[in-house]
Amino acid sequence: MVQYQSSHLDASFAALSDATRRGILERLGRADASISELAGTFRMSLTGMKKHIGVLEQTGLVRTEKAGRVRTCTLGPRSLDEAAEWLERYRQLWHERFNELDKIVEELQRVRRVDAPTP
Amino acid sequence: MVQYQSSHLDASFAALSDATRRGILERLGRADASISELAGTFRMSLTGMKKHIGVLEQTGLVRTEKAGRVRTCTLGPRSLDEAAEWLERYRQLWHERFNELDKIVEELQRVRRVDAPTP
DNA sequence: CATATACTGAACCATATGGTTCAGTATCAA
DNA sequence: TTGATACTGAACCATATGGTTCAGTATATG
Repeated sequence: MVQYQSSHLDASFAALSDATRRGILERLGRADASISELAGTFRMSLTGMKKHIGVLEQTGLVRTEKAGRVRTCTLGPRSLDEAAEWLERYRQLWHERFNELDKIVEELQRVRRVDAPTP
Repeated sequence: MVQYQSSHLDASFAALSDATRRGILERLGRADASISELAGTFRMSLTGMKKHIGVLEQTGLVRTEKAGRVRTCTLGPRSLDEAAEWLERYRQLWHERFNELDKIVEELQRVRRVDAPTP
C-alpha cells in the first residue's frame, strides 16, 4: 500500500467515518467527559470506548489526562483544518466541473434553438 | 453496530480516508477518465481501480457510464456538502471551546498579577 | 475471422476495525 | 482494611478494506 505524505489526512477522515466518534467530538464540544461517562452515553463497554478515544487521540482530535482513577477527555489540540481545506478544494473542483457542464448544456440549447427555431 | 441515520456521512468520510481515492477525485476534477487510465496513473491493477471507483460511485461522488468497451468516470452528482457542513459545525464547537480556554487562561493571568504584582 | 483491448467477477490474502469478555491494577471512600 | 469504582490490556471474533491473480466476456480493429 503506497502511502505518500498524506497519512494524517487519511487518519482524520478515517476518524470521522464512524458515527460514534463524531458523536464523541460533538459531546466533548459541549463539555469534557470521562471515559465511563462517554461509555454510558454511547451504550458501549468501557474498553470499546477507550479504543475510540485512542483513535481520536492519535489523530490529535482529542486530548486526555488522567487524574487519580479518572481519565478526562477534552477536544484536542489538532483541529480539522487540513481536512476542511481538502474538502473546500474538492468542492471548488466540483463546482468548476459543473459550471463547465452548465455551459455545455446552454450551448446545446442555443444550437438546438438555431437548428429549429420556434415557428 | 448501531447505525442511526448517519450512514451517508459515514460513507463519505470513509471514501475520503484513502489517499488514492482522494487522488482520483482530484484527477476527475481536471478531466474525465476511463478505468484503465486511472489504473495507469495510480499504478494499480484494473480490478483494484474498479473497486475504488465502486466505492466512490456508491457514495455518489463519482458517476460512470460505459460506452462500448470503455467506462468513463466523471465527478458525480453528490457533492461533499454534508461532510463539509459537519466539519464546519465541529470547527465551530472547537473554536468555542478554545476561546473559553483562552478566557480561563486570561483570568488565571489576571489573578496571578493581582496576587503577585510586579515590584 | 483473429487478435488485442477494456472491463468484469470470483476467489484469495493480509491486515484493520469495531466490538466483546475476562482478568487484572490503581485509587477513592467508609 | 475492605470494597467499589475507573480504567487498562490481552485475547478473541466477525466483518470490512485494499489489494492481488486468474479466468472470463464484450467490443474494436486489421
